[in-house]
Amino acid sequence: MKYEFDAIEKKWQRRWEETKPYAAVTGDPRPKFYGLIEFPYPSAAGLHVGHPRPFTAMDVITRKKRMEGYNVLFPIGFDAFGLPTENFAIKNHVHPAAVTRDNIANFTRQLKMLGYGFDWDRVVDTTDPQYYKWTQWIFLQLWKHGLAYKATMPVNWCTSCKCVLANEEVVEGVCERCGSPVIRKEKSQWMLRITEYAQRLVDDLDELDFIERVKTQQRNWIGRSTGAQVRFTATTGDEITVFTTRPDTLFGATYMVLSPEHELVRKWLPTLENADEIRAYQRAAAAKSDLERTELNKDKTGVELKGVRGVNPVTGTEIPIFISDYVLATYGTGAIMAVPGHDERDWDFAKAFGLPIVEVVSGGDVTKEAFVAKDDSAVMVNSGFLNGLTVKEAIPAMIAWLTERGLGEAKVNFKLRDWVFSRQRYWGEPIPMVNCPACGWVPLPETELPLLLPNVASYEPTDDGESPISKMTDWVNCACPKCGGPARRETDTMPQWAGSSWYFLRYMDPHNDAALVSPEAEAYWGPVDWYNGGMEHTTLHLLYSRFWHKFLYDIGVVHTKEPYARRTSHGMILGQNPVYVGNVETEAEKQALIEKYGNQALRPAVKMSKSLGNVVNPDDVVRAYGADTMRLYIMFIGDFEKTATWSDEAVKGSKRFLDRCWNLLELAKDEPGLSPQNEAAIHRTIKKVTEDIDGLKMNTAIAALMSLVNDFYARGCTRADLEILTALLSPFAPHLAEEMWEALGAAARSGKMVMQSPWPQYDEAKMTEQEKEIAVQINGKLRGTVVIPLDADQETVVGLVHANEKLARWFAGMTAVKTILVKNKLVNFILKPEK
RNA sequence: GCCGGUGUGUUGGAAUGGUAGACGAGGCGGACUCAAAAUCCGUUGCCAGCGAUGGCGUGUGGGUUCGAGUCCCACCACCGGCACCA
Repeated sequence: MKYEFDAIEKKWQRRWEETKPYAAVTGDPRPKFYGLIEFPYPSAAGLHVGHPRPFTAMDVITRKKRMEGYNVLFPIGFDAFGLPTENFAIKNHVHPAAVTRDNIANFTRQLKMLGYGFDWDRVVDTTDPQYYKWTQWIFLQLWKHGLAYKATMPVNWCTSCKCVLANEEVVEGVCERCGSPVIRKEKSQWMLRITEYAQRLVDDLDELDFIERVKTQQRNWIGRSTGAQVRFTATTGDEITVFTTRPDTLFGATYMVLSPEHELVRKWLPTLENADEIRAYQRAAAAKSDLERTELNKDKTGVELKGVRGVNPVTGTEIPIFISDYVLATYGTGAIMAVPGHDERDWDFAKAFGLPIVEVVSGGDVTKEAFVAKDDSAVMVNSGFLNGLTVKEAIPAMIAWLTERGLGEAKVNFKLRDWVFSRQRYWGEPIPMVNCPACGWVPLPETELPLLLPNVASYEPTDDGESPISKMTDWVNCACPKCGGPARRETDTMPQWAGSSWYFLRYMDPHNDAALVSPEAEAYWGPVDWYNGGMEHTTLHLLYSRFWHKFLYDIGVVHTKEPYARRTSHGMILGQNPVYVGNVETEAEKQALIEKYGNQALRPAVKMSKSLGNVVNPDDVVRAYGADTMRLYIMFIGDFEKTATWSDEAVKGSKRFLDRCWNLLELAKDEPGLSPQNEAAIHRTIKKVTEDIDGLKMNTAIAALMSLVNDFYARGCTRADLEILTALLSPFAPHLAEEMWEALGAAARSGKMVMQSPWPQYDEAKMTEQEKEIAVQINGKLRGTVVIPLDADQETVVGLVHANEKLARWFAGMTAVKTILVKNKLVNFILKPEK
């Protein structure tokens, strides 16, 4: 009987569709388990092989949990708003909603084809008005609590998407999505006060079971620094507040620098001697892209403000004030005190402009380079009342001194900035706000939600930076909800990250019309027990959704401070590199490849891309080998957390293994009970597979199953042996396992499918054979092995070693000065020549 | 520059301080076959040797230990994130 994967997979998928064994039951007395994967963006290209890795892993985990008696929630949905769909719609002259519908249908087909145990009755779609009604509702709550505001400020503007971007969406100066340059543009934008939550977003990480690199990356991004705010005065009488992490070095502050955009510069400008020069510098700085301002511009530039000076509050000395683009308008107060002796950037600037450099911390040579004390036990000099103190002592001493005199105070600053929340595009959630000439910004009443996206003739973004909806005058013009007068709707839409910031809550209660989630459902299912997703979302989706969740906690919608109890992450699947230099023989061919493709030619594996033609389509793999092989291979491919390279050859190994499992049906003996020769191996395998799935080590779990099958071939097996194997295999290859379970008669006997049956249990006492082969070392070097009875004592082991001819000869003319026995593992003899 | 990670056969990768290379892929040999595919059995780190066997082996150099891929110190290479954040 051949393993007909195609027929078997279709048969069980139909059966699951009919009987819905995956349904999650809210309020069920069993313990709950909520396993979550990042819902996909339904692109026109369909599922690529990157998706099945995290999806299959969580499917394996939740299938096992179900067999262990948990009430499992394993949902799926679609994060369907976004630019690619909109661009596709523009290009092909179809409505984005129609594009979305088709793409979701295709994704659904593919996900079902792979046999995932999703609860299909809980599907969410962020573009469904019944869904985005609640996204808009959350926005209104943020507004009510003062966490949403509209402000005009320099924002990141993608020149190709013609749209603003959040800081999180700018990667190395270019647009995260399309790679086009990002420039600064002054625009009025909706903002969310994520900075209000910065402290909690950092602190609460400590309690979470997130992989460490996620925590560090978020901490880095939020960028907390502790220091002081210090008020300097200007000769004009104005106050200049600066932030510093090194208040101890205040005596060494020999000049000040303001960012070119600083408001005091604007105020002073008319009175300054070199106003034209300053304006020119401001214009030049404004025109620079982020990339130019950082990467390409390490040389310090700036202009002194002639006609105004600052006063160092601790020395009383007048010091010059500069503007320079190395001081960022958006961090701290946009102004710094410069201590060239102990800050590299200030040192560079002081050198370039011939400014005095004063040493205030001893231990370096400030004439050669800035001395940035690495340990805080360095001693203060040239610093009045701080002289003789260590840096560690001087910091609080200076803060106390400043506080007493009202000149400053301790202050914590964050790199994190408020979240730019509007986008000048069509395919997103409308922001439910109305601008009234009389009342200002007025929120839409909750009863009018959802505010539907209007149908427009053209989705093209406009060059003037307005959303396509702005041309829909009969939608835009409306009555003010407050005074009834003529008003205009907000025409920008929300960013893609809006819908995904709370979707995991909607899964708990997806059809609720009255609330985004009922308190009962939320209390039962929250928080997510295990969330697996990509590292690329660490400072985007993962951070945003933690922020929204904390807000929902504050207003009593959810009962936990954090949305996710555990977070893991998978590595990317790379494709074989068709232009790798290792693929060709001659030096000339290698050179040609390097010339044509550059560094890319030096890597054996690269990101899959259409242009290289190395994209693997899951449809093709399933057609050729079946879904179970695809699932098994993607789990076996390597360490889950690391990148892995797809290999068409290696897939065959997984198929071969499933064939071998199937063929055991005919070889298994119809004898009752586990076979004695396999019992220990079976118990060991149960333990290994159980623990490895929990530890996300799917590759070694599968290796253990392969070993067991090899044992069955070598030593024979019974149908009872095979039932255990089938149960252990079922999370990985569910279709094949159901078919085997049925063929073994287990389904008829219990009236249950394997996925509804209990997970096999192991017995530690039955895990070892009565005999063990142990290593024998002489002076730490392996010289042979010897078979011993289980738990044999040293005397017995030594006896057996001496009885072994090959080993015994090492002892000739030697005395054992020491013998180390590691029970059931190894014995090591330390030998010395006899005297 | 800062933070995090990774270096193991031809190859993907395994190894609570205790027989390095499990389990796959590929290679080689054999059985079955008219033949091929599939399947099954055996073999496969490197060097020397007909062989038993011996020597060498986890990026480099030291150290701790009876024993180190694993722990400590100092390097090197690569990957990822952040980066003029005061």
